[in-house]
Amino acid sequence: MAFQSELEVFRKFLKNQGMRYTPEREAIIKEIFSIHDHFDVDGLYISMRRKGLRVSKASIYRLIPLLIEANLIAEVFFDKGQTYYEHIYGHEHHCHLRCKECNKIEEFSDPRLKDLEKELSERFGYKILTHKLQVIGICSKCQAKEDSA
Amino acid sequence: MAFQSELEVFRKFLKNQGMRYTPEREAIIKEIFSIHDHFDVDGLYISMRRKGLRVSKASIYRLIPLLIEANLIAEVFFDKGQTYYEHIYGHEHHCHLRCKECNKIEEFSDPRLKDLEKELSERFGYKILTHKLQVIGICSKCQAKEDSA
DNA sequence: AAAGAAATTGTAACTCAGTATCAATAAGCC
DNA sequence: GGCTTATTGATACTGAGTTACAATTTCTTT
Ligand SMILES: [Zn+2]
Ligand SMILES: [Zn+2]
Ligand SMILES: [Zn+2]
Ligand SMILES: [Zn+2]
Repeated sequence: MAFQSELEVFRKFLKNQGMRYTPEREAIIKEIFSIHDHFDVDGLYISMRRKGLRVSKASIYRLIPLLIEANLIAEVFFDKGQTYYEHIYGHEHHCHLRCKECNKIEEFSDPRLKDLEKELSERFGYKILTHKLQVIGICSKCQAKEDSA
Repeated sequence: MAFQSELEVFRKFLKNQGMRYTPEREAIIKEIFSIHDHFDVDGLYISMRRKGLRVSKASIYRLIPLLIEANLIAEVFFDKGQTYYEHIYGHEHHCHLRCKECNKIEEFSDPRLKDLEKELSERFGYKILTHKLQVIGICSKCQAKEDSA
């Protein structure tokens, strides 16, 4: 099957669920898929307002679980009261290495995690859906800062 | 060096920081280290009240970051507005396999994660502190429920 | 052991992400 | 177009976690 845009995928998802496609949902999704980075609700709302796109925060909060359900985005991590998301549709699954000091993030993927998933599935009888690996460390810049301090 | 109790470790930590050892802190720590499972602030508070141990929630909230700083406990995961913690002092590092439906948790550890940490450290120049791997799936009981539904 | 400086406590007020309510509006189907 | 029903935005609410502050307690110094 040909590659479908996020919007196409989502329209089909909505139809399947007897839900409606609205201009507000379209605006939010377009905004989300124009950001090629991790994002949070507040940042999204602010950048939409700046562009004169007026949707309520409630609509954003209401849309996010649908986009997750439709496998278009996923929660990445929760930090200091903020939940961050990222695109997953059309992206390779990857994990995150985060600097504890400056929150800089590196992405990586590793085939061993798939093997591990398989072994866990056999060992515990779970059907594995996904995994989230967060590696926490200190980036080279922050290490330098610490040494000189 | 001989094994030190959590209390001993924490008393030393407090002294180092110019902080004080109080009966409230002692009561909370004793309660935390009597629970051999993942715990959250609310559950801790309720079980202390049941035993007639009267400390305020604010004191619990104030103590937890100190216990984390002292490497006695760590945040495990955040789910539905609740933050869960577990002991780490004197425990092997492990990861979690969680059922998306019933939240049942299995613990496991895998030496490949240490290798991965080392490789990431070299590749990105980070000093690695720790990792948190959460595998999400459906446990066998919940699979059975889904099939019969 | 008493005094004094400084940290800690509990209470209550507050913050802020996320949710629920509801009347007005709009999408989708005939 | 007209009808049914989902969605919207405004607003009120919830609940975890934080903060301010006066009263209390720890710990050090003598
Ligand atoms: Zn850094
Ligand atoms: Zn990412
Ligand atoms: Zn289950
Ligand atoms: Zn655990």
